[in-house]
Amino acid sequence: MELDERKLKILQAVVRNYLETGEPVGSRTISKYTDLNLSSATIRNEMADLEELGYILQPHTSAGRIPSDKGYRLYVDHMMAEKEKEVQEIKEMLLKKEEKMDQLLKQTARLLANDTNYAAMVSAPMVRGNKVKFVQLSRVDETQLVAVVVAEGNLIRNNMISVSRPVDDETLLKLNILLNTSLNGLSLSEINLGMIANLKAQAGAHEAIVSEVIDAVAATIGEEEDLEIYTSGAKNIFKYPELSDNQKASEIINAFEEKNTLHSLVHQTLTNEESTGIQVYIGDESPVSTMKDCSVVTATYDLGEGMKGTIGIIGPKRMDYEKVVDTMKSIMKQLDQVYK
Amino acid sequence: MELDERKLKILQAVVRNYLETGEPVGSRTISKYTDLNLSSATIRNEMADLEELGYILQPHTSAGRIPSDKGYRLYVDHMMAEKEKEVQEIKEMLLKKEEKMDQLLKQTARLLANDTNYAAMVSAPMVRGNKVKFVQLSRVDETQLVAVVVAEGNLIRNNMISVSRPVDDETLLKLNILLNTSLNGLSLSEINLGMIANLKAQAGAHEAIVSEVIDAVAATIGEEEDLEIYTSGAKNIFKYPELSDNQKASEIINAFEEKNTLHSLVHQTLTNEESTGIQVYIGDESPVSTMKDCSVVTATYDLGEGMKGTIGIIGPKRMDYEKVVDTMKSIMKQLDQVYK
DNA sequence: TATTAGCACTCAACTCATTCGAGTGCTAAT
DNA sequence: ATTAGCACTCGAATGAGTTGAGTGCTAATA
Repeated sequence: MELDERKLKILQAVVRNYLETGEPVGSRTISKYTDLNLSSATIRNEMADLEELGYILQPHTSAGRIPSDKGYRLYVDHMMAEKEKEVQEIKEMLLKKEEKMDQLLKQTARLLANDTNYAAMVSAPMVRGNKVKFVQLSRVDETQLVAVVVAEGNLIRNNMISVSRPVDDETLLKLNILLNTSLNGLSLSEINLGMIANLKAQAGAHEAIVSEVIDAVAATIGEEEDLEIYTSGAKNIFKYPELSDNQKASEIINAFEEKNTLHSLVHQTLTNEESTGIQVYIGDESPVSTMKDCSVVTATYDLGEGMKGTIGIIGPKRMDYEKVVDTMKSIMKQLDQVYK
Repeated sequence: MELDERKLKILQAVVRNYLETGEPVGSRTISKYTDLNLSSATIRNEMADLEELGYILQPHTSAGRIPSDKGYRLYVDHMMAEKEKEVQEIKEMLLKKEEKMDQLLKQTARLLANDTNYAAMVSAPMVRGNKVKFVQLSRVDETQLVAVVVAEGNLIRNNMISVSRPVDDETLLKLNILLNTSLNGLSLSEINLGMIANLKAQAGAHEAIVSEVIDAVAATIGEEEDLEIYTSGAKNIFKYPELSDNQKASEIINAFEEKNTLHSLVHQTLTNEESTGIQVYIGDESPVSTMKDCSVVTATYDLGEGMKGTIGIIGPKRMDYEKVVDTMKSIMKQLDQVYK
């Protein structure tokens, strides 16, 4: 048995209807809802087939049908109409270019959540591959230095360095020159242990203090990315009864608060990137088990200069996929342009 | 009618019992629970009095009694036993002094939440009154400068400054000297508009570029504190049925995600500080209406050098106040010592 | 042969009455 | 002043009955 045109239409109707109402949908409804002009009986026969094929299922014997994960998948892959939708507010919002990156991302998350009525997340861009533009070491007082590193994309990192013995002006100057000439133009990931050893050698091993400082600078530069993630609209999950029983809500909320789960999502998305850049995980397909009752839509944005990040929407399986994908596309377009 | 010794004991028993079970507590229970050796009938009479006095109330005619806000208040103020409790893990945790402040605070929040089974928040310390130790302006490339400001407590702020025309070395040097001599030792809040105007005058008004740079530095220094708040254990509210219906849970979760509400809490706490430093808000007493069905316990920690922050616990009214206050005291002690 | 009308059947959800029991207030006895 | 005892209240749990949306199957129809 194969999926003919009519079965597809019926499946589509089931999905659409279920997305709207959240209730299992019966044969009579479909019979009226579609333009097929078939009686409910015929629809029933077709639906029995669709169930056998695994595209829809019955929550209990005398209920209507709801789409299975497989059914959603088919819908998402082949049956979503392309809609041109205005997301005016987003443009207005993003185009006024919040000066602070974190503000911008937070704002973006809030926007995504408000616009879709699902929970949203936005990861800060990862800067792997970013190149060092500027390094400076300055003395704050007798025993403390501050190291400032500026990378492409105007990413600034700094660190206080405590030294056991004061560093004199001349040494400081030498160090600055050394650091700048050696590190400039290198990407953060290129600065590895060998590099550091090399630097130390150049600085002269007899100066223990220099070694100490270089270690600190290396730590500053190589500092483990802690991948900030901004979330918004967690409360939206309460709008969908199928997610808001205590057990499930608790899990999802927790995932949103302790961000680890979301980290996996981000990594998954970044490594997994497809042509369109938008990925849809339905139920069990999701890379994180906490989300097995949800659908997750993620996408990658690209600020240029190797700075890539992820935005995502988490909602019920009966998510309005078209709207979400639309919104995400629109936001990505805006984000991509922010720093052009 | 006054509260005699016996009424107090009964009230205490009601509160204790309700804290444990979350169920309205009846006269018979009390009669057995306490060492008063009174029959349930007597207890009933006393409870009727207590109800009239407003310390307890009945959810419905034939149910037991639960403490009113007023009852909780009396309990918290006068009847909590001082317990010496070990919070060993906390010591171990905090004493190993996470190098990064934000890691430490996040960890603290997580600890509070885990230890108490309520939702926890920790605000980053506010630095009002903190003094500038060091200011430096460096050139990154032709059109971009980076301003670095270090304040007491080794709080570092920095900002990129784009200039329309390149700044030459000499000007940069002059600016650095000017900035350091004028700003050093001032508290961040002392650097106001007048101060800035003064600086500009000294820099010489004919140099438009200088003015531009000073504005940017001022912005860096005076940068609006955005008061980072770390939260943990939001999921814990699902453990208490009286908070986990959709409506309430949604509100609380939202307050935890969009941090504004918590900001009010922090400000309230910092201005309102009492002798003990620990404040308990029960139900409607809470400064934020979102928390009207909860109890909120807050406290102030002090890292010295004018750096103060807030920790807080949000849970149901039937919160184990003794444990919470204990835990908070312990954590505060640890926090206070971290930077001594 | 594909479609449909019709019918018996299923089952969650709702209603309604009943029971149960924890709790109360009151009164009379101690 | 305390208590035993009793009638009373009322939410919660139970269970029977009803409803209605939905199904599968079969026989009639186009």
